[in-house]
Amino acid sequence: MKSITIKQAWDGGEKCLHCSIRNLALFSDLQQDDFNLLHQPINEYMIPVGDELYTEKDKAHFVFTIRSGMIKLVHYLENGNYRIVRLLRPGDLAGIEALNGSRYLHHAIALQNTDVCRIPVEVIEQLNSNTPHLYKQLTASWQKVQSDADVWLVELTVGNSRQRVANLLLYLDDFSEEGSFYLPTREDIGALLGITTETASRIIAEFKRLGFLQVERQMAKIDKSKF
Amino acid sequence: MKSITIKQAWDGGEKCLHCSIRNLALFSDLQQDDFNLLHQPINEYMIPVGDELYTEKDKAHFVFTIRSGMIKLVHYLENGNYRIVRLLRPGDLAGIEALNGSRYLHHAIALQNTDVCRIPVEVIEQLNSNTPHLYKQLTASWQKVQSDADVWLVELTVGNSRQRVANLLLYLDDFSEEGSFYLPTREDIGALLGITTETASRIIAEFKRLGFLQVERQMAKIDKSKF
DNA sequence: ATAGTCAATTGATAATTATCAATTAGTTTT
DNA sequence: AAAACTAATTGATAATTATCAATTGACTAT
Repeated sequence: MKSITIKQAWDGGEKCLHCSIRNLALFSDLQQDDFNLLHQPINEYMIPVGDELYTEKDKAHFVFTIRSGMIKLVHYLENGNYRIVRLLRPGDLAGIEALNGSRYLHHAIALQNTDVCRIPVEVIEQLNSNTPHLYKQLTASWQKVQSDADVWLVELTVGNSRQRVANLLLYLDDFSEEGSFYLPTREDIGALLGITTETASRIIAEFKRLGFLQVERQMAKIDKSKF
Repeated sequence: MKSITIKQAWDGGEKCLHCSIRNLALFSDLQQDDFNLLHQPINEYMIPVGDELYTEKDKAHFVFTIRSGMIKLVHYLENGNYRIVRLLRPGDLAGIEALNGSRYLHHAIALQNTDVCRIPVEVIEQLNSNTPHLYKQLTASWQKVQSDADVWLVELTVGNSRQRVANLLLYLDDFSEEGSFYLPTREDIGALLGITTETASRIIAEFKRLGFLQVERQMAKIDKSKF
């Protein structure tokens, strides 16, 4: 197991203030002064492909913001199979259930090398009781979790396998600006859509044959007009 | 269209204080004094079967607590079909996305006659900025939305139709204390599980034949040991 | 470069589910 | 109670997907 690397140590919020994804994330409304309230470090880490950010039923002490890469939230079934419950991309929050004092609800595993900022729960509680600037973003974050879950349910569980794979590809394509995106393994595609690995593979192969999809290494481009 | 009936007019929070489902709902941590902060009425309504509590894309001004009955959250597809995204039961909050200033994300339709309390968003914002007692319940509510969505995804989209119907029946059975529960129409079961009405009907009929399930009117009992 | 390993693909077949069509049961209206 | 609806059930068949098995391709570590 590769070890999680600290990428950037805490500098007292200076970096948070100028963070490039700040407007996507939790702290976008905070003012200069608010950062002086932070008494615990917010460190930045790199999670290598395949590593766990956290494990289901761990005591949840931290919320994470995703800065780059992709995280899958996984739930293991009794029969050894697994279901991917959601994908998290830059700007999303992981482990938001920590705010509730509960344990983590999923396994969070990096699909790509992923940079995250690790925020202690106490920091959020501290901020929330001392400035009015966090509440709105917090509500917005929860709401995003809800609407993501709904979109997921509606787009990825409706229609036959071919339609679901097509919807997944469009969803993944939305993630990335550069026109190409990380294509999960066929097993993960199966776990995302509730179909078998073989069915996922057949459909992806078919899309490639038809020229709807080009894959190189694990990166994919789609021809949106074909879907 | 039947009209929504006001069941109980606002009495300044007296009723909230002694509400029997208070410990399930949003206001469980509030103190006597906190209720004096409420300057807008929280009324109680009865929504008859089939009526809409709210409509997708309506401006969201109210959050609702479900006191009795059952609500389905529905998303209509382009092809005229629909998908039920979640079921809400007593103690659940409906329309929590109102707190975010957004529009409602679903159609909320009563499956049974349903009693709700209608809480203006301003009341929640008012309380939240004047007492520390609401924040925790609010976070807990959001978290419940998340974990409900996950349970839904894991239990109702995994396995073949028979397993999914069985899981749904177990899920519905959990709802009710009296050992019998409202059984949705076959069409709604289909929309809940992403299967056709006919498949839902075949499986329900089979369960009845096998003695796993008894149905009278729309109320059902199951023999849990058979699943 | 080569062997070894794991992921992806493909084939053949069985099982499941959708679709179309008809019939039966249950409710509501007259 | 009879008529009119609507929901539920069932049948026959086509389409989709899972399952089991084998092969091919891609990548890693010597």
